[in-house]
Amino acid sequence: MKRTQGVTIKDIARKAGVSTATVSRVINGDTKVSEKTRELVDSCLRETGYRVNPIARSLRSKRTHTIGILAPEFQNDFFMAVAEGIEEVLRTKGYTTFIVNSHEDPVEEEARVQLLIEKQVDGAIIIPAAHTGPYFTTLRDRGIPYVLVDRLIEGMDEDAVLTDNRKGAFSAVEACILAGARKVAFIGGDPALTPAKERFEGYCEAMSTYGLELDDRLIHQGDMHIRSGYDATRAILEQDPSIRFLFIINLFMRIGAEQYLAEHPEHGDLQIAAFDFSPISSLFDHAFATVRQPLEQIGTTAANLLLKRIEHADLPFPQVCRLTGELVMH
Amino acid sequence: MKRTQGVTIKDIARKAGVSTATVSRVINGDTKVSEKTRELVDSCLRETGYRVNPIARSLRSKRTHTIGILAPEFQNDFFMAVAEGIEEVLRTKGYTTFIVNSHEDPVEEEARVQLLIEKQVDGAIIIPAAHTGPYFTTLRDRGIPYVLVDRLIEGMDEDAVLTDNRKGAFSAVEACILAGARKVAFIGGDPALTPAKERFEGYCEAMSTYGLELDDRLIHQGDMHIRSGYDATRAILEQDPSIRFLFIINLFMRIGAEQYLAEHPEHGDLQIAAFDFSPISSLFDHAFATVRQPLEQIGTTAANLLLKRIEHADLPFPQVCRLTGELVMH
DNA sequence: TTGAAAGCGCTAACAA
DNA sequence: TTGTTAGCGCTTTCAA
Repeated sequence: MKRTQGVTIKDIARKAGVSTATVSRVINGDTKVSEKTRELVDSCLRETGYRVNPIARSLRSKRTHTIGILAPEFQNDFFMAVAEGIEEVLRTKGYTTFIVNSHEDPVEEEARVQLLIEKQVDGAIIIPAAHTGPYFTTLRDRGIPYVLVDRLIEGMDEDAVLTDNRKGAFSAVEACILAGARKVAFIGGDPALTPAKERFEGYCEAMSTYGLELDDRLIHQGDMHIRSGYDATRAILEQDPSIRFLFIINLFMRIGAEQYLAEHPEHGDLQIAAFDFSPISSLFDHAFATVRQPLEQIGTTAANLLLKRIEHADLPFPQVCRLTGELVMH
Repeated sequence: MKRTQGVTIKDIARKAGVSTATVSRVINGDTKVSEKTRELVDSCLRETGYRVNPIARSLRSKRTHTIGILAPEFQNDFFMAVAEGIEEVLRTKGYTTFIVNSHEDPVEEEARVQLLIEKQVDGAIIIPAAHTGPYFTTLRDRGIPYVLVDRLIEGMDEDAVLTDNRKGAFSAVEACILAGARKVAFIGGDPALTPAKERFEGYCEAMSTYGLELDDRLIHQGDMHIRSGYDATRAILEQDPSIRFLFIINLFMRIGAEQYLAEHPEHGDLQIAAFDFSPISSLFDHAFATVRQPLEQIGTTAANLLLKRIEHADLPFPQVCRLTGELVMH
């Protein structure tokens, strides 16, 4: 079973009685072709069902019309929602996207960056696995533009698109306070990571704006996974069973919190505000408010920004776009 | 900012004082090279940090070492879990995977198949968007092997890997019966789609095995999405409020059911058995049992099967692998 | 064991 | 407006 290249521009050239250069021009919409020749070639193209060979084209032109998306995880609706937004924009602009997985691991991430370089992508959109990533600059060194999403890289000024985390956190915590909270416990994450850091800042800001004190015993740090949400919730409630409001910075830790609460019905009146809207948000027994990030919009914004970089549009550098999330009350 | 190809085999050849053919042989592990030459060339390769240009290689060799995954949706942990399994296997075998999205739409799916052909993938793994897909044969016509996942295509005998849906459904319904159910209501999907059809069969089989009658009024068909689970649950409970057990064939409809039940606390003792395990499965108020599909294993199995086809291993055709799920009790 | 040479299918100077 | 031509970087006969 061997792969056969179908019709080539050579075949078309012969059939139409023109040179391959002319065929190439027609295919690429070059204007310097007479109407007559264009029509002739076009009809041959159609008749034969010609399809360009992008590999040959890329070898010659040094452009692949391919964009790499580097994500830390596939089994994550949030990243995939961003990916869908990206893909939608790029596809309509004639680019193919191709998603690779860093498994939240900087070592793998570096290998994937190499892969993108090898595959000669025209650009990349990266959701960093960590707060550093010195190897990203190898992309720039090769002239491959890229845009960061969700997380910023320490000490590097890069194009980036992310949720306005401070504002989102502020509004969620504010909602708790307006609902009567005097104390709001907090479950956050590693402050080296942009979203965790900024959401904590938003929390602090809301508390201080309303004249409430921060209490270190009610501020816990998890690792964004389910188990740590469970553990932190227990720690908080054992510390102070009178807590009525809890702000959690992502969905997975919130699930952990709900698991703990399901086992401890004595905290039935605890209300949870959290980041990350999902179809199940309203089902949680303790759902109070949820910050819905504009994920698809983050994707489309990142894609459009990248396209501008690829086309060398005259934009100041770097561009950091913060998109506002929506607070959903339950 | 222009893309620069770094070191080429020409450079290496010059540096090592050999021909490009020899360099190519060394790179590709050809045995017909003297130990001495190999070492010489190898050291030049290392010193210069040479990297092959896969585009040039593909143009010549007609192989891309790229596998396409065609999925109906990105924001779906189940498909993505399969994709991770696939990717893991293929990566270690030196293949790059590239995922494209059909958006559950046969028209888009056909376009994506064309894309895979254009990209000259060496093979494809397809989660079909529907129960037909005449265009898949164009892959075979081109000599591109493929493996179906999750859904079979009507009237076509193809390599495929999927959960043993009948057995999974049987065990879930059986668990309900053993827990005392005399009636088990059913929420399924379009029987043209393999999983819906087979899960219904498993349901029927369990009922008849235990001498229970099927009651058409308790058998509803949804579209696999949340809303239809909500609607079907209401219909069933309005029909027969005494129902104590409900079997639902996927997670999303189950979420819909839970939403309905959250609004109708009078059905507090209803127990739900369902397909699709998730971290939130245990959180549902009505969780009774869940069938956990071996998703990663489906991915790895599909990838290995595909690799065998690519290497023209002598396998009977077609291969249909059914992997057994696990019943999780809550 | 090694090298010379011919392309893979396409694009892009440069000429005409 | 069109054609000629020279590759892109690599693999792979074929000969030596």
